[in-house]
Amino acid sequence: MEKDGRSDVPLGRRSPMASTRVMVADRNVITRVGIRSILERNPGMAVVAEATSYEAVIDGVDEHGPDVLIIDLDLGDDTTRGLKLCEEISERYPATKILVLANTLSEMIVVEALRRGADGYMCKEEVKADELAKGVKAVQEGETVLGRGVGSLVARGLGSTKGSHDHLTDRELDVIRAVAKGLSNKQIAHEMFVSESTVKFHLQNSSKKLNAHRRAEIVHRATAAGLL
Amino acid sequence: MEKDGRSDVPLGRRSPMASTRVMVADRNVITRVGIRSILERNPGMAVVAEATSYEAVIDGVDEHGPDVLIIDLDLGDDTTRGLKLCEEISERYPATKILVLANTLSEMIVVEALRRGADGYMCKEEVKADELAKGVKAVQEGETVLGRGVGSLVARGLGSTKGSHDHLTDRELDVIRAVAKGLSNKQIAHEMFVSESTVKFHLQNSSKKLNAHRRAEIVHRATAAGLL
DNA sequence: TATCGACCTAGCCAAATGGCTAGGTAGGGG
DNA sequence: CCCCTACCTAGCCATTTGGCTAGGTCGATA
Repeated sequence: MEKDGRSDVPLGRRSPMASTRVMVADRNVITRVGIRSILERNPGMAVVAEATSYEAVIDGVDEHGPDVLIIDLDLGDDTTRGLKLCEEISERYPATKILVLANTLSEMIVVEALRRGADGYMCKEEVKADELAKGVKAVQEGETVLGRGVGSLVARGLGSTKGSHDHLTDRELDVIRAVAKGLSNKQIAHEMFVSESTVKFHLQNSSKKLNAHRRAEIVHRATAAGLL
Repeated sequence: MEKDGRSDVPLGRRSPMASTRVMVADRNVITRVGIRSILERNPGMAVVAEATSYEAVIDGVDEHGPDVLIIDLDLGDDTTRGLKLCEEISERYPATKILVLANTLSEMIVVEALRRGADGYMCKEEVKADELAKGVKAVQEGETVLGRGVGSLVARGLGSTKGSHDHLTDRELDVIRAVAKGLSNKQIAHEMFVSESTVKFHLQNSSKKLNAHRRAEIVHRATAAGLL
């Protein structure tokens, strides 16, 4: 069951003439069922597809052409793929609006998602039942929806121009992960087959990108941003 | 709506003769609705109460006397309160079984919850729909249920006796939070009105309890354990 | 009363870190 | 071809840290 990442629940044509056809992408069953129940309290709104993996999202959108895709960017172990997915969907299927429904609120992720074609961003923890349905309808109608707390976050984010393009490179992430494990620069250098200087170099760059000044803060911010 | 932390959805006596009366405590609407939908696919199983705050859990259990309480320990900004709640419920209402449904998998939290009277522990991300219902039924019948991945975690945890009683004190958590913000010991000392020595003292203790050797690792582990 | 846990303080020293400047290579895109 | 990015390396120096030993108070609990 769910071996290919597609949902086992038979659906699709349950409400073929629904005015708002929604697809839900989230690897958490409870969340998927919850969203479905909440949305289907509204007449004319129906969940026509589900997905639990990055691959399945594309397939589902392609097959069902939903009006709105509700997606948790964290569908695997690499949030970056979720961002890329936003870009791809919004380009290839402009008719499908994207509403990101995240677990955590990270300024970086929010602005990145919005830049890459997301039409809305809400936080699971904060959203209330009616807000979710309203949000879906709003993005369908072309509005950009920012859930509770998200708006202020973006406002702060737009102030600092440099806060936006702080993409950590692969190498930097490697180093940060090692730091999180409690390794010293020397140990990291050994583990990565580079010199200690290089490790310090990557950390210095990471510091600037994350606007942190201590390795503990780097780890904290990277974690909060869902990069770890 | 929900201003006192109690759910706005009228329920309670909807299925008075249900053989499994469940209460759900989670501050996430989507999750609450999802659990309800999943469980109520099973005849004889009904969600008779919901709660979104620590206070409301006690009230709800007292008022409805559910057979099973499904609870996310993180109902506020202090997971420790969730643990205390487990203890209190299991002592004062032994007829109500407790099934913890956590977001994250932390060895420390799992063993603590189990020690304090929880009858089961599952992880939202991992659980499948049928497993949830089965788990509820199992704990109701007196079994101890450990969801996917949880079992192995506990097994590892039982090996190291010292790993169990590593409760971080309030002060230690304060210091760790400050460290996560990137402050130096000196700055933390100033902020907390204590000497730098004291800060180092708390960090040394935290290190031992979390089995970490670097402040970055302390932050990481504390975060992973949901203590931050 | 004795004992314990949480809290606070001091000092020592080797090691690690942060912040900097100043270089190098290889690959991709304009 | 040049420029830009990611990557790699070196050295310097003040500061911070990790790890230790050795004290102290206070309140709760046995």
